[in-house]
Amino acid sequence: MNVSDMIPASEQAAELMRALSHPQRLLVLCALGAEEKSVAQLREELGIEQVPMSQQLMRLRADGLVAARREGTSVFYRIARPEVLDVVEALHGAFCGKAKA
Amino acid sequence: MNVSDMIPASEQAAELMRALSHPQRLLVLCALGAEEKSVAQLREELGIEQVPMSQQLMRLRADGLVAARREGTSVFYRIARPEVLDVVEALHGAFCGKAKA
DNA sequence: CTGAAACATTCATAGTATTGAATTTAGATT
DNA sequence: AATCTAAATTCAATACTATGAATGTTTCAG
Repeated sequence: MNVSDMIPASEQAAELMRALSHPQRLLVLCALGAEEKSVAQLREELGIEQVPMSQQLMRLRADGLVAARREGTSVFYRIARPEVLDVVEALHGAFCGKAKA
Repeated sequence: MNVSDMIPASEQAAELMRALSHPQRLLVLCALGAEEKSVAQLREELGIEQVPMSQQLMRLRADGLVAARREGTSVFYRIARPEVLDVVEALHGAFCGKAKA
């Protein structure tokens, strides 16, 4: 890992960290890791109320980390930048024991 | 990677993301990855002024991510929680090409 | 003790983020 | 059209973060 490589990237990388710096957003990305899910599914799985959930999803969408697809009255979200999962997995390893998968 | 594992850890993990959500802090951790360094060394390597550097180091120390050791008038910092480096490396991979080391 | 070097701290201000409450839009159903 | 459900938006209050300017502390040299 090279520091001088990181210097020009540090601004963008820090932005990503800011996007991940909320428990609910982190959990959403974690839950979307494997497969796309509807807002309702995410709410049930994570126990998050409607308004906050929508707010966090909007933020993640604005930051380009997730993408949405509508199907009837439901909206399905999916990860838009897979490399984000590497970071989430590193966190999982750090906080939930070292299993990498 | 398991979502229910992450639910109780999400608060702590988000805190870590907040700690990393500043370009200078990110670079400091990156630069301390391999070895401990003095404040002066860090300043020179990263091109950061005295006060901001001290402020970021204080913040990282308050968050428990680095530890300090004094030697004469110099203070040397080192990574206090190695698992942080996994996250930094994931970032490096995401933003600087896929090399993991 | 005095001064210089290396770090740390304080303070004020401006910018961002979080949260809850209320409201609104979009699509489906009757 | 009326209405129900799912999701999105707005708004206001509060709290957090970043930044620069000024100042304080610790250690060593003389």
